Amino acid sequence: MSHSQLGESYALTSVDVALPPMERFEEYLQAKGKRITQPRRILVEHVFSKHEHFDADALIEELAQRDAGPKRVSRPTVYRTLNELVEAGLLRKMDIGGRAVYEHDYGYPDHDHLYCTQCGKLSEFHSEELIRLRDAVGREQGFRVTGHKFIVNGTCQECQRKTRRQKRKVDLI
Amino acid sequence: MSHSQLGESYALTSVDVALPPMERFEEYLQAKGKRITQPRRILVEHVFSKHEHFDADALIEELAQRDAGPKRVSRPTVYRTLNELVEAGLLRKMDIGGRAVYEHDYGYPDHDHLYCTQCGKLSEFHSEELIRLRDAVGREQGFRVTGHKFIVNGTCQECQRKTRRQKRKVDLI
DNA sequence: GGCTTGTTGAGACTCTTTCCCAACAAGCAA
DNA sequence: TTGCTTGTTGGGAAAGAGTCTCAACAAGCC
Repeated sequence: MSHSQLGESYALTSVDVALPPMERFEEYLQAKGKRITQPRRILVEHVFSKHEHFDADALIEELAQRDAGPKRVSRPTVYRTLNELVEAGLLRKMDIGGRAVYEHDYGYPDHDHLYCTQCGKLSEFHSEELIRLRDAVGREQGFRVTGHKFIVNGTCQECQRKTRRQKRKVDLI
Repeated sequence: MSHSQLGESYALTSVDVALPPMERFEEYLQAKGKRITQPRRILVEHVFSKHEHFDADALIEELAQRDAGPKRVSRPTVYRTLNELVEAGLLRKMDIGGRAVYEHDYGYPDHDHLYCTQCGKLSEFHSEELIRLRDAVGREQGFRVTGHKFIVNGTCQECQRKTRRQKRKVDLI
């Protein structure tokens, strides 16, 4: 397996990390007395070869397409491995409209999301102020904060333009 | 049906609203050309008789217990009506760990949640600053904000105490 | 190379939510 | 009030996401 390939493509958008994802995962598996198997390798390599958000179903589909023959990974294994990757801190899981969506966590800067309710696109932003606010609220309420989920709903720029165009057409009638 | 009874119990924790929930819902139904039926009345009355968070299953259960005979409401109707109540702006729906949870929206002040990952308890807080921050982020990104979901995860005070007790016991061994 | 034991994959299963459709009941009109 | 039209209900089946079971398999150790 080529670590360097994975490492390099990953480095494009990553903050500094000591190890490429697969090696990081191997550490985790070793620490837990779990085995480094072929399916786990295939899945991690695939997941970290690109940066989009994805869900389990899409992943199952893609793995089926890409490696139709011997390298396919079964559905239970996809779900199992995704959970392990979340446990290991390599992926982050969130649910958007009752559906589980995953994204890179390891080596990727902390951020929150803007969710366009029209086209479903997720975009990202980061705010230190939000973290400060969150921790302040926790302190006030005697709550030990370990994390948060913040999703801003609305309409993205592109969909706003579309809607305006639509509206203009209607106005002409 | 007694509006005043519903209205009074509701007023205890509400901000000012023009109408009790059932009347507000009737307006919505009328506007949509929908009918004011017995099941819808029973459900709304039950849901707005208390202020806790709840899920569809608990509601089905409670309605079955409370009105075993003719006044029970079927499962499909519970789901259908919950969706209508969300549409009408009377309830807010959120998913916590992939599970749909509902809470009062109409006449209830805006707030966000602290979620204890140990006992599952939800508590509430409000922050104007968060709203400002949210809108500022939206403006920056050319995103038209319509709402948000903010859940702070962690451990509530009670569970922190429990964990400490547990820990002390272990230390004694 | 052999052996132990964690892992995989097929398929069944669970859980939540929705769909289908025949029986029913709002609400309007006469 | 009665009758009629049409939206609504409830039972059961079905869909969709995710998990469980278990026999066959393959890491990793000796």
